[in-house]
Amino acid sequence: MNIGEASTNSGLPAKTIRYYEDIGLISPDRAENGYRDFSETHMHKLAFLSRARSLGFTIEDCRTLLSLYEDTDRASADVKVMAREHLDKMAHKIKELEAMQATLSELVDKCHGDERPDCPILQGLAGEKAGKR
Amino acid sequence: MNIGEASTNSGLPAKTIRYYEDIGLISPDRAENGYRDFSETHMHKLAFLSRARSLGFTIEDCRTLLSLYEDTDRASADVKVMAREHLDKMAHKIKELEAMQATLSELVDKCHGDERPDCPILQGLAGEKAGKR
DNA sequence: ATGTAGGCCTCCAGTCACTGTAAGGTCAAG
DNA sequence: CTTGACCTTACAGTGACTGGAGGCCTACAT
Repeated sequence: MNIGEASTNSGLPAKTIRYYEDIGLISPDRAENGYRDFSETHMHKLAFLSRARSLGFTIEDCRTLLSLYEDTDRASADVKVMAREHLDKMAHKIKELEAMQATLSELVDKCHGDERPDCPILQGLAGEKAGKR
Repeated sequence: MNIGEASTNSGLPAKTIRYYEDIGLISPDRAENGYRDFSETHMHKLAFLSRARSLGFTIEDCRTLLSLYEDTDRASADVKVMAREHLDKMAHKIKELEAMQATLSELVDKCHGDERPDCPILQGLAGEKAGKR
């Protein structure tokens, strides 16, 4: 299977698949004309990578997950630990975003948003009120 | 005021302040020895930038916000529009993260996490269940 | 006067995960 | 035989810094 079809099937851009090969995440065969040739196994890996990335795992996480995926003897506990750590990171990021959101909506609520020049949002950013860090 | 003090007062790393000068966000004076010299006005701008960045505005957003901040005639509506757009983006990102979180915790819950090798998390990533995209 | 410690300077490279672009080879159809 | 779609590599750019090298400048102790 050529890279175009592999791209369509996996949902990953061809560029991304080539990049994954560059960094050693996947090693497709080569046809005589030099084109990459993806087997079913490769397609499974691409699908795996696509899902793991869409869940926010980093490339290095994916490398580890792939090796765990291929090691049929590994303990499921190893995977669970990684997944939990990742969940913690996500929870943390969500909290951060929510805090930003809260601060900014407070400022937005205070702003009348009309033709007049005085603006509580800019005042807030300038430090007259609110503002973390 | 030298960059070290400016860094301490604004909470921004000196490297970051130099970077902001590089990209034209701020233009401190220079002392005779070549050192940057930050006035009160510059310090206000740095504080402004620090807060805007901590609320997740991009550098380009900050550039716009700063110019609005300096234009005492602008309508507050202009600022409010930007802020609202940014809030929308944040809300969107939070939703995305929550969706990832939900999918992954479902998988984590199913995983017994012991010495046995079969792992619902990896199975899920491989596509046997769940998985977006 | 000298040593040394720290702060400051510039410039270049690296981060992460791609994405865009250029310049060219290959293949199937008309 | 040419067109156009598809494939190849290699290099540069993204955002927002961050790290490091190599070299002045300043302050203070000896």
